[in-house]
Amino acid sequence: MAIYLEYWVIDNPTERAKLTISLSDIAERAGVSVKTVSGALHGGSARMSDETRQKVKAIAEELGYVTNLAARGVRQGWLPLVGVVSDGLITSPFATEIVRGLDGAARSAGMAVFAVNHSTGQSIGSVLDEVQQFRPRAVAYAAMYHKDVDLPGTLAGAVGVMINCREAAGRVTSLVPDEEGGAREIIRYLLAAGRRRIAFINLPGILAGTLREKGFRAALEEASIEPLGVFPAVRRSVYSDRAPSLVASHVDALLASGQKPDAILCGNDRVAMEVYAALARAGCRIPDDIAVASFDNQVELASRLDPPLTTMALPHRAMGRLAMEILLAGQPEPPHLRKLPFHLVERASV
Amino acid sequence: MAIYLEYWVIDNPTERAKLTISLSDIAERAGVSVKTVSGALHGGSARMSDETRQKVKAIAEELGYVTNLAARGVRQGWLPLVGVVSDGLITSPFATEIVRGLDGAARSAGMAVFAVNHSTGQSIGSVLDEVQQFRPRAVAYAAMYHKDVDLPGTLAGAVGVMINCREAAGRVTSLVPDEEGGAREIIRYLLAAGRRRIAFINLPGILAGTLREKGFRAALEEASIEPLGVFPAVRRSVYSDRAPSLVASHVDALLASGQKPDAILCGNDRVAMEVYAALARAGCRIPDDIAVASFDNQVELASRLDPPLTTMALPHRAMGRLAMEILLAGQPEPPHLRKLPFHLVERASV
DNA sequence: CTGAAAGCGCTTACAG
DNA sequence: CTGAAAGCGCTTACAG
Repeated sequence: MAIYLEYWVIDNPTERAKLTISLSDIAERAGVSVKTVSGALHGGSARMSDETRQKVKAIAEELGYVTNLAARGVRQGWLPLVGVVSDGLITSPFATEIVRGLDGAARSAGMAVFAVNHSTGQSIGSVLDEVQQFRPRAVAYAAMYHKDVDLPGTLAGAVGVMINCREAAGRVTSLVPDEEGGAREIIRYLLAAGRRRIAFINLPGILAGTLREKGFRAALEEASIEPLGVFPAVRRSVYSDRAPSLVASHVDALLASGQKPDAILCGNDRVAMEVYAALARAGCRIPDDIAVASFDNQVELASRLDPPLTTMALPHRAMGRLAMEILLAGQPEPPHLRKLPFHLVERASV
Repeated sequence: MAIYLEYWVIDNPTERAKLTISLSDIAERAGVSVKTVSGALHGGSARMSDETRQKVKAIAEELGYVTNLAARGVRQGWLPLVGVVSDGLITSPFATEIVRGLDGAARSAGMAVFAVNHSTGQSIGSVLDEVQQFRPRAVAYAAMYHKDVDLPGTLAGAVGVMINCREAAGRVTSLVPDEEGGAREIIRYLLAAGRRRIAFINLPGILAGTLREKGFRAALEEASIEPLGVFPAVRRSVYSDRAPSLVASHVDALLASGQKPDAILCGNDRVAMEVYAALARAGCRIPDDIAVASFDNQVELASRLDPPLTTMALPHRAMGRLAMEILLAGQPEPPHLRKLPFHLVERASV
């Protein structure tokens, strides 16, 4: 990966000069050793006279000294960076939340996050090597949607935590949304609102869908209520955004059936949007005739629907924050699977 | 910013050992000097016998050598990183597109992108210093929405390019969407579709809105057609997501007026969604009775509306890509403002 | 409390 | 074509 290009460079002389100031420049000016300067600026606990420390700090400030982390890094063996490898995560609207969670926790520890996309056709090993060249303090792996990920054996030791996915062999601590619990919670909420005839238009062919269906059935069984059925939102067994939607036809069929639902749970907010449209065409009012609830809390969408949509928010930010805490924690815990709770966002559709 | 925590460390012995292999380990094993190893692995043009080069490469491979960029960085004075400072960009759904553009171009040059959020209450100077500690090869500034940014004088030299914003004093090359041109293009498209009575429900109080209105009026004037009017989507003079929507009332008023529109241009896809709802209530068909078009192309939303929404996509990815090309280009051009074209996404609402 | 020196892992002149 | 040495800017034992 040799670099032979000519690059744009910082072209403000003052700004450039600032970045070439070194500890020895400060030491010379202050009449002390480099070690003393290092201690004064970076060594919080290094003992020295307060006078010396203040003097050194003043000179550093005056010269506009900016720490050179690369130099510190070569000494310590690592840079204060946390690498995030993702399977195209960066394209997802949820990515921002995960990264926000990571970033917030990282920065308070003086770390920066750099994300590297695992582009299709590239082996995960080679992406990881790319990341390791920077000698990051820790590495996380993040998935775009909740799934199982097979980490090659040799790499399991290189990744500190998995976000939004489960490491297949259980060798790496994995943080995932509690799909089953989330489904149970929203069903209990619908039951508490007096709804009894509940249908679920689910996302087929993905792990989240499977787990949510379990929660859906469990919560209804708990209340001794028969589910009105679970219907796939799209025809294809593997969920895809491009698959033709079956939502409208399911809604029409449900309305035409003897058992008209009084609540429809949706696999995500987009499905809910289609349900809204189908119900509007049929002249059904939300929530008076039929309550609608879903998963995702895509704010842009959910808050703008009429009525605003009640939906279970995914714990993306929390996963990011917790991931960073685990990475930066003193004592590594043994690998485990941690399910993080959804968060109910009450609006007006129930 | 001294770090005194204990961190999680890579706990796979093989993986950890890999990262401590240095050029001198390889040199020793190969019976050559460190310089030769460096040349063989990283110096594409360094002349040496093919035999030596192959032998060195084989040994590096065998030992699992991973380049230490921190060490190279301390020697060269910079790390192969590009810093992106943003004003909370990371929260925006468009951020991902900008970062994708940056990342793609960066990685083909062997660079990684690290984004640092400019949190509220933090001076831009201190964020920039935080970034400069990593001695990145270049720094970009990105804004969440199209606006003017005042860069303190001393910092103008530290930032190579502004993305989605204009540096107020014109000292830094700035990349922005061509709002005026985008508005002109969509209006021409509506005119070509035979629409003549066109209203614009615009986003008030933001730069994009002002510029789009100019384009809207210019394109209609060009065709000697009188605009049906420009209406603000929200009441507040400063645009905000929380401001109460005026969209429905504007639509109702337009429909009730003598001059019923045959097309409504919307400030963004969410406004369009509200227009859809208002038109549905009034029994108007899209596009038969009234065509609807907008700006943003929030795919999740636009493609799921019924009918799918025709909308102008913002050049976020292109801005990111071009920004990186400018940063990594050999010859820095003099600072200038570059307007990038929108892209018409034809769906079924016109 | 402070200094002089060694060393982190690279790359870059300088010699042969 | 290859080597030995110096040096990048830090931090960390080792001495005083």
